[in-house]
Amino acid sequence: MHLYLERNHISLGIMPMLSLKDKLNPKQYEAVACPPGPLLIFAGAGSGKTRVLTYRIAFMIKQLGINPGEILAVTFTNKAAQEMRERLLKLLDMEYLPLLVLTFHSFGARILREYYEVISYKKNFSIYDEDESIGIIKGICKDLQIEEGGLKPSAIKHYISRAKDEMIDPVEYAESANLHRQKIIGQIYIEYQKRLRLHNGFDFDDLIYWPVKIFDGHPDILQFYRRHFKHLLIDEYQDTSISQYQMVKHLAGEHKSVTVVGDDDQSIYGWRGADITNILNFERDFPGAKVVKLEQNYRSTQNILSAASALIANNLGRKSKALWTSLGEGQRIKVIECSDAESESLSLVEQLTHLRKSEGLKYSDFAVLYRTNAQSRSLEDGFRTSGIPYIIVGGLRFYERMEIKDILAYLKILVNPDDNISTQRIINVPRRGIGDVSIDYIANYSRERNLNLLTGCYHATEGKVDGIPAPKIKEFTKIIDKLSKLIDSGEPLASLLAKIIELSGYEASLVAEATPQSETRLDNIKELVDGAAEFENRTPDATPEQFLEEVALITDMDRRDPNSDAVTMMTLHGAKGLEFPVVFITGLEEGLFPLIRDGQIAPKDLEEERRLMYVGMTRAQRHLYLTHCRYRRHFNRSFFGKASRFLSEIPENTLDDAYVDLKPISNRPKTKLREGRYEFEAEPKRSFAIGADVYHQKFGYGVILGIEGNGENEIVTISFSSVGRKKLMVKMAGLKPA
DNA sequence: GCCGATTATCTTTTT
DNA sequence: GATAATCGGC
Ligand SMILES: Nc1ncnc2c1ncn2[C@@H]1O[C@H](COP(=O)(O)OP(=O)(O)OP(=O)(O)O)[C@@H](O)[C@H]1O
Repeated sequence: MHLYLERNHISLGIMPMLSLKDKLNPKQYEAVACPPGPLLIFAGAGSGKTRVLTYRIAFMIKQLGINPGEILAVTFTNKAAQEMRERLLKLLDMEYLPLLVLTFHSFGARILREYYEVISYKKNFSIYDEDESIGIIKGICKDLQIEEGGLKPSAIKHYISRAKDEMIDPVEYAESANLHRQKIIGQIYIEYQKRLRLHNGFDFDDLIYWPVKIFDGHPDILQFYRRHFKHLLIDEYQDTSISQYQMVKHLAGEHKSVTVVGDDDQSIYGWRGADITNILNFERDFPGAKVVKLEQNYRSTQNILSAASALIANNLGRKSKALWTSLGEGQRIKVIECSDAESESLSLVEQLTHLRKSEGLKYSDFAVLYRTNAQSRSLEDGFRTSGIPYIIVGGLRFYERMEIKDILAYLKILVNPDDNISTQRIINVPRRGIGDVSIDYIANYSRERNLNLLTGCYHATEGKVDGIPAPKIKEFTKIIDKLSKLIDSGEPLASLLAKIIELSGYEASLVAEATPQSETRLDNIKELVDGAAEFENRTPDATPEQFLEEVALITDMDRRDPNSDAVTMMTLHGAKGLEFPVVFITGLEEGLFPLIRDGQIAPKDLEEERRLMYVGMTRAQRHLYLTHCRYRRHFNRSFFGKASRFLSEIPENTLDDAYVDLKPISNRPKTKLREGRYEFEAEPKRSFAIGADVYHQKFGYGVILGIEGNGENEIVTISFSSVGRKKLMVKMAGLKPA
C-alpha cells in the first residue's frame, strides 16, 4: 500500500507524502489512505475527524485519481460545507472543484429540482420554513374544525416532522394511530401533505423524505445517482436521522465507498429526529467496515479535556473513548458566580479584557456560548456598553425577518403561482384595503373551483367573486402583472427585487412610516437587493428559483465574517464543530442548563443536555470559563438559584478555586426617567468610558467596568490586574488614562 | 369590513 | 420583549 502511494507521489509529483504524513498522525493517516470502502471514523472531540474527512477527499482526488465529480461530501450546515470546500481548494491548490459538498437538505433539494415530476410536483416549487409550515397547520385546524385537544400547531408540526424523519407517510401514520391525539395528528398530517402539494411546496423534512421515496420507487433514478456518486463522505454522522440514513444506504448501493465520521458523545439533535443508532450500528449496516478510532486531541489542554471527559462519563450506555493531548496541563477552568445576568455580562467583559491583554488575543479568539437565544440579550448588553465588538450568530435569521419574507413572497408567487401561502402573505401588504374577510371570500371561491389563490384574485377583478370590490384587488393584480412581465423578459434578479420593492408600494409605505423600525426595515430590504446582486455575481446564470432555494436553506452562521475581529456569541448548538482559544459557557443554572421544563426532565433528555455541555467545553482550546447567576429573570417572573449539576460533575482538580464563588457585584441602580410614553436611560457626562484602561497610583493598571453617580459623586468600578475589583470615587482616586 | 392600537401570551436547541 | 388574538373607532 505504502509503496504504491510513494510511487504515485513521485510520478505525479503532487501532494507529497511527506506533507501528508506531516499533517496527520499514523491513525489519521491510516483513515485517510485506506482504500475506498465502508469506513467509520469514530472518535472524541478535537481528534481531527473533520480534518481526516477533508484530507481523505483530497487523497482520493490526488492520489487515487478519482474524478471529483464522483464524490459527494455531506456536512451538517451550509457553513461547514463552504469551509470544507475552501480547505479542499487550498489543499489541492485548485481554483475550481467540480465536487459536491453540501447538506442533506441541499442535496435533497437538488434531487427534487430534477425529479419533481415523478412525485407529481411541478417545476419551481417553493420551500417552506418552519413558520410557514406551522401557518399551514393553523389553517388546517381552522378549516377542518379540528379540536386540537390542547395541541399547539407547533407541537403538531413537531410530530409530523418526526414522522417524516422516520419515513412514515400520512396514511400509514393515521392507520397506526392508537391514541386519540395521534389520530388527530394523523388527520392533520394527511391534509397538510395534501396542501403542500396543492401549493407546490415542500417543507424542510420533505427535502429528505421525498428523495428517499423517489429512490424507493424508481430504481432507474437511484441507479443514476449511484453511478454518479461513487464515493460518499459524511461528517457528524451521529446526528443523522432515519430518513438521512436511508438516503445514505440507497446511495451506497453496491460500491459501498462510504466514509462516515462522528462521535456519539456529541449527538445533540435527538429532539430533531437524529438517531444515534445510525453511528452505533454502522459496522452491522456495512459489513466489512473498517473502523478507525482517533485518540489524540489536538485542540484542548489537559485540564479542559479531563473536565469534559469526567462530565460525559456521567452518561450511561455510551461507547467510552480514550482521549489524550500533548498540549500540557494548561489553565484551570474558572467558575464564576454572578448575582444576575447583568453582572454575568460584566464579568465576561472583565475576564475578556484582561485575558486579551495578557495573552495578546484577538476579540475573535473568544466565544460566548449559551443554551437559549434569549440569553443573548442580556449578555450583549455589557459588550455593547463596553464597546467590545461582538457578533451574534443564529437567533433570528436575516431571511426570516418580516420585511425580507414579504419581499421574497412576491418573488415566490412570480416563480410559483400556486404558492397560496405567499399570495396570502402579501395580498394586503402593504395595506391596500383587502382584509381577512375578503381574503377568505377569495380563498373559498378559489378552493371550490380548484384554482390557486392568485388566479382567484384575477377572477375577483372581473367581479366574479361575491362581496369583493374589483378596484381594490385590481390594484394588487396590476402589480403582479407588471412584475410578471419583468421576470418573463429576464430581468436580472437584483433589479427585479428592486422593482418589487418599488412597485408593490412597500418602500413608499416604509418611508411614510418614518419610525426607527421602518428605517432599519428599509436598510434590510436594501441589503436584500445587495445580497441578490452578490448572488448573481457568484452564480452568473442563476435563476430566481435557485436564489430562493439558497435563501431557504442558508443558516445565519454564515454571517460570521472571518475578517472582522469580533467576539462570537451563539448557542451551544451553533458551536458544534468550531473551536476557540477562549470559551465562556454561560447560564449554568439548574433549569436553564440543563434546560428543564415543567420541573421534570427525562433521563435521555438530561443526557443530551450533558452531551451539549460536553460539546461546549470541548470547543475551548486554552481557557474555559463557566458562569452562573444567583438570580435570573426568565420571562415574566421565575428565577433560578441553584448552580447547574454539570458544575458538580467537573472534578475539583481541574477547577481554579480562586474563582469559585466569586463575590457578586451589586446591582447598578438604574436611573430611569419617564417622559411621556417613552423611557429614557439617563446618560450623564462621564470622565471615563466603560472599558477604558486606567492607571491608579496604588493599584496599577485596570479597566473600567461600571460607572455610577454623577459629577462629584461619580463612582467607578475598576478591575485591576493586581488587586481585582475596586470601587473608587473618581474625585479622590486620581485616575489617569493608561 | 378595515385598520390601528391595545392587551394577552409565551418563549429550547435548527436544517 | 416580540408576536398573535381582541377591541373599538372609522
Ligand atoms: N495531525 C494533526 N496535527 C495538528 N493539528 C491537528 C491534527 N489533527 C487535527 N488537528 C487540529 O485539531 C483541531 C480539531 O480538528 P477537527 O475539527 O478536525 O476535529 P474533530 O474531531 O472534527 O472535532 P469535533 O468533533 O470536536 O468537532 C483542528 O484545529 C485541527 O486543525
